[in-house]
Amino acid sequence: MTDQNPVPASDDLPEQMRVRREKLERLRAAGIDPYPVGFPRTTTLADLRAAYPDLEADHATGDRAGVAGRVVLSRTGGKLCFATLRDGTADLQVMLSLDRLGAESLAAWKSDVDLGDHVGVEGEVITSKRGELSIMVDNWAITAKCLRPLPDKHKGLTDPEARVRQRYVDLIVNPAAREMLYLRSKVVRSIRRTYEERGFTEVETPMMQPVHGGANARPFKTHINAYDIDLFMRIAPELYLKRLAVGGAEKIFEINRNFRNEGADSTHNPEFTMLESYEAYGDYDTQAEMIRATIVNAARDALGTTVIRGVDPHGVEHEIDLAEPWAEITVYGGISEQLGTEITPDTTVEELRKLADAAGVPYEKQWGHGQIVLEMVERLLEEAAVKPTFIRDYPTEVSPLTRQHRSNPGVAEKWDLMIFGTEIGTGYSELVDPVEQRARLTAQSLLAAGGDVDAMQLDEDFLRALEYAMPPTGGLGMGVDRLIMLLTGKNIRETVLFPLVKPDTQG
RNA sequence: GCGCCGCUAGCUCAGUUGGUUAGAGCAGCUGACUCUUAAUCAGCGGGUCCGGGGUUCGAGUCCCUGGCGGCGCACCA
Repeated sequence: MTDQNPVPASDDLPEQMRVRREKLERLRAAGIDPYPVGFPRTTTLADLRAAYPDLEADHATGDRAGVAGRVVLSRTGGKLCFATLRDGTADLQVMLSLDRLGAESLAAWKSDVDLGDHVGVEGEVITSKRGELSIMVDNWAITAKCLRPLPDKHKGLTDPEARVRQRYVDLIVNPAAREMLYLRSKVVRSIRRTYEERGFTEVETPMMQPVHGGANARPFKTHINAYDIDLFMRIAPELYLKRLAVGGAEKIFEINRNFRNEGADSTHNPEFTMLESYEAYGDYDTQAEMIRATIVNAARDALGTTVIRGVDPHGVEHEIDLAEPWAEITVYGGISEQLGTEITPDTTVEELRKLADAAGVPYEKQWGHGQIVLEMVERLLEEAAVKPTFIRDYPTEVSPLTRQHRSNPGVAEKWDLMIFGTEIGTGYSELVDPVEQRARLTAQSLLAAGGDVDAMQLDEDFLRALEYAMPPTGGLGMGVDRLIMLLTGKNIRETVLFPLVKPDTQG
């Protein structure tokens, strides 16, 4: 359950919260600050553990240390108490004995310190008789009193709703949640390293845009009071990054949030983190190599291995090695093979419908050639792409920002990268012909006028920029959340620290 | 958006065909214990059974309705 309401009158508090508040008042009345300004910490718990890797049992080092952390386990005895502290780096046992502390201090520990409190202790580094590295405490202080009880010390929080709504509690008690926080950081750092080593420059472009574009998706709308106009939260950074490419920024990348006003489920959060990059004089082949390097490096940097496990859309588990060569198939070649009948960009809609019917691929009456082919890709090729697979050369009519293929009319130089049957990223040889680009975007906005809410708006300033000439360019986009899901096998609500949840309306 | 399932103590969960005073473990409180590490032992407290309405002599349980969540489908390249 969650509790977003102000704390009710103390009479109405659950017993355990009431008891903790009473302890707080008792401390204050005794002149003890339950939230002091600090504590003289001499080492983190991980550093201390690393400094004493192999002590024998029942050993006193004579070394002194000051550590601080949250009490996550407590075992009190008559004259000897044990507690486990957790800081941002590790857990460590502390011991409090009558001999060292005296009756008053030991009694205060037992009566004042609760599970969840932050405490600082100073004492000698020892091992217990059972060999556990510990601090034998000579002085201690509460550094921050915890007013709410912790979840079950073994099972923690298991309710996925509670874990997301109260991520701070999840992070306190669930090691996997903490690991995910650091793993995500490692992945993002690794991506930056890969790009920076190749001479790319990181840029930031607008997330609030007067005209949204660069993808087919429903935007969030917002409003700026100063100008009294509506703005859109970006669905993609593409059109701004291309303005930079026009301006002469040859190798650029951006890692930032996109916002799409669509469903939220185990693979979609309304805001998600996207990598996009553009490289002058690159094309979709150089971009394929770039995304491969990015993903392989991320796996090595974050996991220490390129071997990952995951489940395909049918729930079958697979183990793959990302370091092996990645597959490449073409849209028309792959579909033709699956259908047993050759199709090309010239295949008529009537023929495609017959083939789709035969293969059990659903389509809608108003769909043209490109959309039916896209559906065939999804049904026939994507789910089967368990090992990393580039699906290449998409129908031009459904790739409005992509350059026509250099030798194969009717298709565009675009790939989608599939792993475990899920799309991880996409890459293009970018369309830089301003006349062609205007014609395609105009066609899109006509669709918009016809009621296609996902169709792009016409971004006149973007088209003007292209008219200044953008060099031949390759670009790619990759969902960072998707990559982390791929590497960890977790769903998006675990890889994102605070996925969007509906407000809790209880009370 | 549609369907199925769930919501009981701070946490994790039981709760029979509708039937006395809704239970357990952890956590809490009181006491015992100088080597525990899922510590142990004795005792004691703790409930808006998600909200609202209904059926019934009687509802945690059945019906209607609302909220939130999970899963599946659809949407979403």
